[in-house]
Amino acid sequence: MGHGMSEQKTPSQNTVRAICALGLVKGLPPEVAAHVASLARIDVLPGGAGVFTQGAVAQRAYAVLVGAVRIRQIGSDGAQALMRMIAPGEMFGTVALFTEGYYPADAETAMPSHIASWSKADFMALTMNSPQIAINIIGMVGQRLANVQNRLREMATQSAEQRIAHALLMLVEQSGAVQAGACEICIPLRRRDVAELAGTTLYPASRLLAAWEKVGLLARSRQMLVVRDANKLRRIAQGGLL
Amino acid sequence: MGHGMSEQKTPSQNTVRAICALGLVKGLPPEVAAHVASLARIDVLPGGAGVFTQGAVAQRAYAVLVGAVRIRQIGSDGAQALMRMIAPGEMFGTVALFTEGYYPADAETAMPSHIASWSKADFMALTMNSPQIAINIIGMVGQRLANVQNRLREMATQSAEQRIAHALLMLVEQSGAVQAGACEICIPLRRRDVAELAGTTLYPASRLLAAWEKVGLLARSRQMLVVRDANKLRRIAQGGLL
DNA sequence: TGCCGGGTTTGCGCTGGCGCAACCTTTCTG
DNA sequence: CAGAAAGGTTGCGCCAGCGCAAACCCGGCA
Repeated sequence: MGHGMSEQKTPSQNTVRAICALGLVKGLPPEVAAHVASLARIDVLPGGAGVFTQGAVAQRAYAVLVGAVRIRQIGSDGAQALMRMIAPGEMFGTVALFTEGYYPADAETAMPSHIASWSKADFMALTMNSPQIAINIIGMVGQRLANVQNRLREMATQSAEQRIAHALLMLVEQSGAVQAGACEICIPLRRRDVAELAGTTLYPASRLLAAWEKVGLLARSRQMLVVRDANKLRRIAQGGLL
Repeated sequence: MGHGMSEQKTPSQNTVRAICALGLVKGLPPEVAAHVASLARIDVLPGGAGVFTQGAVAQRAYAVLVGAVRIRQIGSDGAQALMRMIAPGEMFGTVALFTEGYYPADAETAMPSHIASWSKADFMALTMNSPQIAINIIGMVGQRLANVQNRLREMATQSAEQRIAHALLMLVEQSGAVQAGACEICIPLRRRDVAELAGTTLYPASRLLAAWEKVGLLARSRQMLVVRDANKLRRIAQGGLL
């Protein structure tokens, strides 16, 4: 958005199908879902493109159809934290429409992506007219709240190693493609991303990931991380250095 | 709840007024608010009483009318974290009704309290029938999400000192009674509570709070903390050890 | 009044994990 | 295909802040 290289389309066949699979329209009759899809704008963005900026007035709600988005928050002191990675089928930037009205974080594509979005007016109207949509939104936000609260607790009580393991497991759950016992995380991750997700810094994260690769617990294949032994990872996440 | 010493009432004059002031019914006509109040059950609980337990099936949504409630999460490894303190006028335990259906934390009164609650059936019906209530819920949950995300970032990037300062400022904002330039936090706080709120342990928290009391930044008056110099506290929260 | 128990303070030692700096590898670009 | 830029690795030193344990304070109760 606001990027010279972006392409804009109205919903096509495939994108309509993707939108109808969103949690947002779960439990709704197909014609309503189709209506929701018809209101969406589709942006085709290259990797590294900004979608919205922290502090900007919230004017649209977004969903990733293809690709991935990084949601990064930056504090008044300049310190950054990666709040979440968004995988296809997930929404982002929606909460700000219902609260104070400013996006609380930056959003940028982590790879070439197709992004659906709705104007604030349309989105609020949908919410007002369909209790089911409202409830779906509450469910989505609630899910994220639970997730963030868990991370908060882990942050306070667990070691960096455990938190990194948890972060990877979360990503697998979020966007894991199983293949021959291993799970590929279909989101491009830099060391720095993993570190910030786990609430640590580049150096410890790099060390640990490298060590895990050496042991065969992890592998890299064209920008993506592959978890070769999820159970072992789970054991690390739970028990520490067992 | 499930406690021998609890007393149960149907809404009285005062409690109805308190319920009508809840964020839940913001922007609704008085008769609807009154209807919401009429559906509520009121529990009068002593301090230290359990309201619900982590992992239990979520059957009611709650609000504090008088008193205070501690929301504490305990991890599979036994480590505890204090997710939030609930002050009068705030709701808790509502999200679980819309997600997987289990309370994600323990709730217990931190002092003698009046607790309003609604059955899941009533609460869902209210949400289905009034888009405004649904939107209010989204707003409340969204607010909390933003709050928790901020804490998460602080946790990752700031020192224990800064986090404790932030925790106190949050509590002041949440339940501060101004009196002659100082703010009393009207929630009983043990050292341990402050520590867990800030994501650290008893020892550092005790040291810091004691030091701040020595300097006159804080004071204690009958179980409550009083912030004598909020600006200085704010400076500590921002800049570190300036 | 003296005892008891939960909460709090504090001296001391220790270590997890952070930060720097230098170097290496891969990807992008002209 | 060469050069640049961005990302990743790693040896080393260091310190914030955690944990223990022992003492202390204070309110409730007999």
